[in-house]
Amino acid sequence: MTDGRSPSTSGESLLFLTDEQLRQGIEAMFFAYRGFTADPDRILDDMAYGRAHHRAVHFINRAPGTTVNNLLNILDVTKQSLNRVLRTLISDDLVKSKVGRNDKRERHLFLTEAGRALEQKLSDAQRARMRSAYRDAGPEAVAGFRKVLEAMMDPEMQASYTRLKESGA
Amino acid sequence: MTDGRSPSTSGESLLFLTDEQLRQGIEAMFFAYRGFTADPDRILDDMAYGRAHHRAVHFINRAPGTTVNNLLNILDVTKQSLNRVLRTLISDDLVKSKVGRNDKRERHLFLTEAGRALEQKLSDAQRARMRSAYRDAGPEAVAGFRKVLEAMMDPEMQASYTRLKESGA
DNA sequence: CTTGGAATGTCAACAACACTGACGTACCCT
DNA sequence: AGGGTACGTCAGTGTTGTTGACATTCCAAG
Repeated sequence: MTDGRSPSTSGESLLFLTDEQLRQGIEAMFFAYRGFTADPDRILDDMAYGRAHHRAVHFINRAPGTTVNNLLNILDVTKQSLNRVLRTLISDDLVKSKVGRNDKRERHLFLTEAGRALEQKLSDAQRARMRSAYRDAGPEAVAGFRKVLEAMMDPEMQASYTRLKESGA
Repeated sequence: MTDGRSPSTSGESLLFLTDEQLRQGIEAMFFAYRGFTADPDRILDDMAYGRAHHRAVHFINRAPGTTVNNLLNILDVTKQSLNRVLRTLISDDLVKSKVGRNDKRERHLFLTEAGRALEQKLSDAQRARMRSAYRDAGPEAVAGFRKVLEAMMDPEMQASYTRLKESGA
C-alpha cells in the first residue's frame, strides 16, 4: 500500500500520486499555511488578540447579521470557545450583538466601524501575500490551487465554503 | 487600494487578482487546512498526543539524525516548546536521542521502530486524503497547487522546503 | 589552560485556545 | 404546560505556545 514507489497502475501519467509527491504536497501545505497566517498574526500580537479573533471578525464581516449558531458551524469550535472570543470583541466595541426580531433567542452579529477597520487591516495584510503568490504563480496555477483545496475539504466544510462563495460573488 | 472591484490595470485577464477572488482563496485555505489536519488529529486524540507530536515525528522521519537545532528552525518554535514534546516522545520510546560524534553538544534524533509505526499510521491517513484530492483535481491542478503554495511561503521556509524536497527526491 | 560563547536541557510561570460538563435564562413551538 | 432550541456562563482540564532564568557540556580562541 505505502510502498513509496510509482503506482504502476496503468500506462497513464500517475506519477503525481507517488508517496514522495504526496509528502511534498503535505510539507508545502504546512509551510504555506504558516506564511498564510504570519502577517495577520503579527498585527494581532500587538493587540491582545489571537487567531481566533481574526476568524470571528472575518466571518462576521463576510456574513453580517449571522447568528452565533451559524458561526459555530463555520468555525467548528465549541460555543464556550467562541463565546470567550465574542465577549472580548463585544466589550472592545468591535462587534455588536443584536437580539433577533423573529426569533428572540438568536443573536445577530455585526461589525462596528472599529471592527470593520480591524477586519480591513487584517484582510489587507493577508490579501497582499495572497495576491503576490497568485501573481507569481499565474491564473492557471491559481485555478489548480483552488481545485485541490476544495477537494481536500471535508464535505460539510465544502458546503459552507460554497455557500459563502456564492453569497459573495 | 482595497476597493474590491476588478483591478482595471491593463487589458490582460487579471480577474483572478480581484479582492473577491483573493478572499475565496483565503477561505479555501482555511477550510482545506482543517481537512488536511483532521485525520491525523483524530488518531492523535486517542493517544495522549497532539499536532506538535505529529510534526516532530514527521520531520525526524524525513531527516533521520537531524539535530534539535535543525528541527527548531524547521518547526519555528521555542526550544522549550519542542523539548516538552521530545521529552514525552523519548520517554514513550518513539524517539531516540543520540549525542553527536563530532560535536557532542548536539543531539541527533531518530525514530524507534514504534516511532516509525506511528509515523506511518499518521502519514498514511494524511496521504490518503491528499491522494484523493490530487486524483480528483488532476495533475495540472496539482502543479498549480504546488506553485501557489510555494509562492505563499516565507523565503526562509521556502528554503527549508526546497532543501527537504531535494533531499528526498 | 582558561575563558567566552554556542548548543542543549530544565524549571517555573503564564497565556491563548481548544475541550467537557453542568447549569440557567429566555424563547419557540406543539 | 412542556419539550426542545439558542445562547451565555462557570468551572475545570489539556495542548501548545511564550519568557525568563539557570545549569551543563563542550568547542574554539586567546
